Amino acid sequence: MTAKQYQILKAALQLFSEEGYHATSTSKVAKSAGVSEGLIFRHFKNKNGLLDSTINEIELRVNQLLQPILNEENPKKVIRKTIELLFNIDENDLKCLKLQLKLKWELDNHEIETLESLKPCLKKAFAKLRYRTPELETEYLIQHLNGLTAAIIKDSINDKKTAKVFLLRKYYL
Amino acid sequence: MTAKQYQILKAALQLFSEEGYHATSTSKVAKSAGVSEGLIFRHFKNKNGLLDSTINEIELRVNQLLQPILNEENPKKVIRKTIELLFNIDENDLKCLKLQLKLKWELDNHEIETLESLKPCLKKAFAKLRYRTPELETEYLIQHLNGLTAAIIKDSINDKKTAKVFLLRKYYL
DNA sequence: TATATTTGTGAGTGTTCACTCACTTTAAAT
DNA sequence: ATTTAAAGTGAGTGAACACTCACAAATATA
Repeated sequence: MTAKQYQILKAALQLFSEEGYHATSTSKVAKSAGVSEGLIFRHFKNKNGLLDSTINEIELRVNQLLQPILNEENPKKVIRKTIELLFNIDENDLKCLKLQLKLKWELDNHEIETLESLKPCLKKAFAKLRYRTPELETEYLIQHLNGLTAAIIKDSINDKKTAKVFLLRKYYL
Repeated sequence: MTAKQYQILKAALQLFSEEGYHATSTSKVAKSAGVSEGLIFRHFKNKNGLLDSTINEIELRVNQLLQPILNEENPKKVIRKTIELLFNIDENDLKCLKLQLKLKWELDNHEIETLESLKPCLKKAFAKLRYRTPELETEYLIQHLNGLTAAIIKDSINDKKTAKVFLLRKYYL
């Protein structure tokens, strides 16, 4: 990947996550990336190709974000790390989650499921902890975390520390 | 409101909730509503005016949906009705919730908060039931219901009955 | 160094967009 | 019945859109 190619991808990620896909024109992306508009089409074929590359990019980053949880064996720590992930997330990663959510709703792309890959891991953790229905418990937690993600993105949580402790207490952590 | 005005609003609601706001052109709305494109601008001034009217329309419908909960005095029934609402919702109302969610993310309109008006009601209910922190408990439940709403909209819940019972059990219902 | 390939440009292209306007039709008021 | 006003039409407008292409610059290969 050339430098300009990366600049385009970075600009697209930024603009798509701020304004949305359809509201972002290729000329805006080019201007923001400091390249000619034609270059976008040379490298990414068309606007949808740019979108695909952007989605791949954020998927990579989100997978990296989840890796420490997937590698965790201790079931309590799996749940703790999962919950704390969202409260400790940095600005750049949050931008990725925001873009995933925006695209999911703007494009009705329900394949994009940020926390989907955690499910087997959480199910195993709940099973180890002798929860009666690990499957349901996992779905329940993921549902909640999806709601929590939205709340964190729109910055509607007054006291994050208290919210985190409250949530951890629900799982005796 | 004339008949054609209502047709336009209905078509806009349908198309916006299917394709999103920016992906829906005014000519598409006109065609779908069976009117001339100019009529949209006579009645709603511009595309954004049509959007505003659409938002008002679904807000009205959603408020009607929540009314039975707001009128409920029994705290256990408040929580039960809140949870059951989402599982028993009909197709048209679900379309409204979907549009609210889509607009919230596509337009970064974080004022749109479907379940916001339930908060005082839920807080009172949790207080009556002697929950230690009714405020936090309310935020927690709303967060979860937001995640649940998304799951129901994208039809990702295999067994709704089981999911409902599971969720009700969390509140000893 | 000479040649071939890739990277990059910017002026264009046809199409679609939101929106206007002169006009006709319908309905209400006098 | 006549006037007035509102509802409705459809052709037209400039701007913005995604995308192309002939060409230039930079880089890799010989």
